[in-house]
Amino acid sequence: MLTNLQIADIFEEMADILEFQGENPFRVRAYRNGSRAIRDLGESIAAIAVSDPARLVEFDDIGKTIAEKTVTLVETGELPQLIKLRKEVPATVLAMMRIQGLGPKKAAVIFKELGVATLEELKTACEEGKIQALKGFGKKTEQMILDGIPLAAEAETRILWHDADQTAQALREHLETCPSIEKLELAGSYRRRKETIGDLDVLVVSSDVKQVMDRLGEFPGVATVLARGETKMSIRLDTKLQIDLRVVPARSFGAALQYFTGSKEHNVELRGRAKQQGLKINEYGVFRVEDGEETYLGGQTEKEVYDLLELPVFPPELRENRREYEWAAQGKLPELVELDDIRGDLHMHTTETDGSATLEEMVAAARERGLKYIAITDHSQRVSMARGLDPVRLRAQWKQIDALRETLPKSFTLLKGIECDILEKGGMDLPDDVLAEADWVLASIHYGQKQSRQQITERLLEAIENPHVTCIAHPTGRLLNQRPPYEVDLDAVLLAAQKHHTLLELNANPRRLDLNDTYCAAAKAHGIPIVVNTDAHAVEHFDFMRCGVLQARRGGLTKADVANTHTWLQMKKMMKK
DNA sequence: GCCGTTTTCGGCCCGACTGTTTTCAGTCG
Repeated sequence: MLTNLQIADIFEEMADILEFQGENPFRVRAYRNGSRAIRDLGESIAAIAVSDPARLVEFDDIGKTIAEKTVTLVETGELPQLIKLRKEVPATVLAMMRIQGLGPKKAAVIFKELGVATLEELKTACEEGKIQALKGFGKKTEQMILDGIPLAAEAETRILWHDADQTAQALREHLETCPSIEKLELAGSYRRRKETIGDLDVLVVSSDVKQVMDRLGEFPGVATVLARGETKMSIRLDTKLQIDLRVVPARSFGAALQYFTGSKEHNVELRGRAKQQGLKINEYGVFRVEDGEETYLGGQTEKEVYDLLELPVFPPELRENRREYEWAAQGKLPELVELDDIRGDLHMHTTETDGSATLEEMVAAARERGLKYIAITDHSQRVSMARGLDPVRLRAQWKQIDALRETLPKSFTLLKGIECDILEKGGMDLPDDVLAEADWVLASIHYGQKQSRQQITERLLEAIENPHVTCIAHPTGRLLNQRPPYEVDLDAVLLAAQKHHTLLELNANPRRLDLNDTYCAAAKAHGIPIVVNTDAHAVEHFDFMRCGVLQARRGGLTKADVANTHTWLQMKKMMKK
């Protein structure tokens, strides 16, 4: 069965090829929108295509054509039209469009006029001066292409939000020394707290544009200045991260902040609504349009912009044009969970396995950070590389915990836990009688991640049904930029977790953030509480909680939806008996 | 290709910057 991701990628590829071929841009966009709708769906589109294909067109951005193609894809595993398109435009040609400044039109000219079909051939063509000879091209374009090839050749890796955050903080401090800056804000996917970031968008109100741009040019690690105009400047850092600066008038700051925070899809929807009301929104403000005359209505703050559209100020994390407009219309915009709401952390390691801090150090660090309860969850024996615990060592650790508990105030709860592996052949890595003694049992898959969808799903279902397993840790196993999620029937996992009152983890490690935002939303829809855990292997890792909470917010989770915002006593009532 | 309290046809967000141009197309966000 094809996953949503696989199907979404196929429609994305269709869009890429059609765009390259100069198709109607709205048709291209329709494919992209359809792809996105499928990618963001919290349930299996393939399953729907099999059981109830008529339901497909009920989803936004999926019409008759994409629904039919989805059914064909699920039934036959292929799409005749795509096979034909792939012959016309090989994937290596599409790779050329990853070069900054080279879009479908120019790429098509290069392919048609010179027969250049790979990045390697493109490099040669540039070096031989063949590109600048093409009509509409010149010396500078050729150089830009040549410069852009190495970056495009790298597999597309976006920077982790957590890493971008370091740069963002440094950039803010660097620019804030500029005396002419009155306001400064970081927008874009960084502000929306996406798990990975393509570039940083900086927005500034300043009386001296030149001073701000000069200052940006002095930011440590600047590799190249990509563009510099009257109000806009782009640079690229040695780390490959691109930074876009916009300088706007004060009365436009809110409009610009709204505009550059995006997402693009959220803004397209907003602009469409404005238009229906005879308004126009751009980065300079909200305007009334009458007889070709534009009157400025507002835009100093984001609130002014949304107020004029009679919409709430959406938290940036929700601005993805998923459900937020629908929620706003119903007056049911969720009050998103906040870092301060978190009371406990139920996934962490010590020096007993692969952690770098002792039990005592972890407890002290947790208390310093104001946590009210934690569970020590070292690895089980199967994880030999981390010196996982067998029953004897585990019980010895629990004895230590008993002793340590004597020294702790009543207001702090130290729980006996374990991160128990789900074995390759199925079943848990520790016997039931051992698990029964624990306060908290995480079950997780570390081995056999390449097994079939059916095998992995069965392993997870068995763990969920196990009466001693309280929570499934990092449920999809992905590592951002490194390893895709394992093949798993998440619909089945959600249904089983709902039925057996097994909780699901949102692992806050910035490389994991697993569950992702859409699955968090799906879990919420099933009434399954999410536990946000840091999986700390060192005391500093407790700070990952912030990343986990931001991801939970993107999933639309409220305080009530996150289990470890409750007291440990309250939480126990959410767990299986 | 998708969609509908203007519409089942005719729209589909909007502007900055660059390079190659003699007035604008392409690209990007």
